[in-house]
Amino acid sequence: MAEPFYITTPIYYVNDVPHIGHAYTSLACDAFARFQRLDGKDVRLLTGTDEHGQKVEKAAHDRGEDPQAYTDRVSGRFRHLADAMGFAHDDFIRTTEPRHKDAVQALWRRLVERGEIYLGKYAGWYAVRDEAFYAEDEIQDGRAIASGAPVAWVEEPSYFFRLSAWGGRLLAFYETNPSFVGPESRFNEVRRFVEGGLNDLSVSRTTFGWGVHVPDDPDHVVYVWLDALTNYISALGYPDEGGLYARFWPADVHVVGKDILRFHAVYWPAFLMAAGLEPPKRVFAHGWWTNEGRKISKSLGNVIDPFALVAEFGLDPTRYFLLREVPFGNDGDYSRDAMVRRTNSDLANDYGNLAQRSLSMIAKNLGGAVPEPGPFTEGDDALLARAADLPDEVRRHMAVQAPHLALEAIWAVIADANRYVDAQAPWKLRKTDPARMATVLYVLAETVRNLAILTQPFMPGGSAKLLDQLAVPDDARGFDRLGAAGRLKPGTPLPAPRGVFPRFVEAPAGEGA
RNA sequence: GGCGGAGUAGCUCAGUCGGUAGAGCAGGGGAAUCAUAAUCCCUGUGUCGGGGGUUCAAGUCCCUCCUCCGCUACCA
Repeated sequence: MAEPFYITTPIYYVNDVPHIGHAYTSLACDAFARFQRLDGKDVRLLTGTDEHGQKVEKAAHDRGEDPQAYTDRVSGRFRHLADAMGFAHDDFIRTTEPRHKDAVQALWRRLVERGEIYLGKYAGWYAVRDEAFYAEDEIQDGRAIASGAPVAWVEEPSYFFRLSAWGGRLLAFYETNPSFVGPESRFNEVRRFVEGGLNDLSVSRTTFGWGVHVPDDPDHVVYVWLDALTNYISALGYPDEGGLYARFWPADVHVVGKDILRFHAVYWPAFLMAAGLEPPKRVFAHGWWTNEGRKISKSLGNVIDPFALVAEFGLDPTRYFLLREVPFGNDGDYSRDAMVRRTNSDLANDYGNLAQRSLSMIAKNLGGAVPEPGPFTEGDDALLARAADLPDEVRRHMAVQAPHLALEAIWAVIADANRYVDAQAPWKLRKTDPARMATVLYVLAETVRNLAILTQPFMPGGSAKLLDQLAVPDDARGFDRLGAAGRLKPGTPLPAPRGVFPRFVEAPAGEGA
């Protein structure tokens, strides 16, 4: 049976309008998932929406809408994003679904049974607008310094999770799982945070009602993080610990934005260990995008709309750019220049043109069928060997969420292949040594086949078109067909080649704005 | 404030156990003409943030200063 691979995006807060950050997280997960699928794993990719909390309750109320009707409506925006970006998730969890609420309550009961949750009292300065408590030194003149939101002294009964008791065990867990958090620098921050000592965590609220009710105490609603994080196992059928849960838990990796790393790397493993469940294997935190060098903010009005990006540049270029331009884990800058450069230079010139020049020579000179190769020369073998060595290198990078390095490695072979074309000059061989020309073109077609199989997780559209043009059947596109196992059959008729990664040309300026 | 990270070619960055620096892109020159005017080759004398120190030798270790960034608990 295939090895399981479970990967998750965070669940997105349904009140948000989908932006580049959501698209980026999901896109990376989609690429990782596609990669593992092609590599023969039994993959499960989960995404979804977080639909509870005071803000949602208020937003619905302001619109005179029932909260459930409201979330039903707005959670659709995230499904549309998934469709537009071509995300191939296996499940979409919503925290308002019965299966999720059941799981949260089951987990809660288990934590209570184990003495990990107790009833106490939460008191502090609370800002309704921010849905947050503030410390004395964070407020001034009755307002939160950071946000300016008015605060009021609030005391409410609250259930607490004994997080303070888990510091030592978390550190021990980090110690024995040195790859638990990536990138490494983030792991250091997490360790430092835990070493500083942990307080018990308030895990219920009585100030609003839109959430999962605490079992046997319906005045309380389970606080956001205990609710939200549980999605990763509720989607696997928890509390049923057989079935999907048995197969896919613990998750291979939770991919998150850097802003929510702590919840995933500290609270979540603590919750799970406290419940006697296994923590995930790894959490990877990626960075944020800036726009033309400037921080993205709603007030600046410079948000990057993923739908618009795809509409203008196309899905493959958008995916390629986001995964290639910046080391995954770092912050990155989007610029139109860089986007056009990657589209034209990398995709159209290097990759697309390599395929096009190879395939069109086959079409024009060899009757549009896979050439019959003669004996391979050293140069032929060298290029084929480069392609054959690629999968392991790419695997190494993808295993640690480094798609930029994976792509860089692939492009190194693309560059080799272009050099090979120039060195062999098949257009000259056409007159001097047609048999040799056929061999060269065979080596090229075979190299493009390997490249196209490997680029499927990143650019599913163009890669599929390339494989179509090489007449590679749908069931022969997995990584098990890389290298010698899947060699093209000489004589196989090929469809007429067409460019798959077109250059981006700016629309002529002048009219309109 | 505390803790951590970073400051290397115009831009983005690599630089393992210390031996006077590299890649990609951009720029300049040339070749070729199969191809999406794409490709290939050649071309980088940079005070390696400033200062001091250790060493035969430091971008690479130590000290110090400057600048930038991240984390510093219950908003996704």
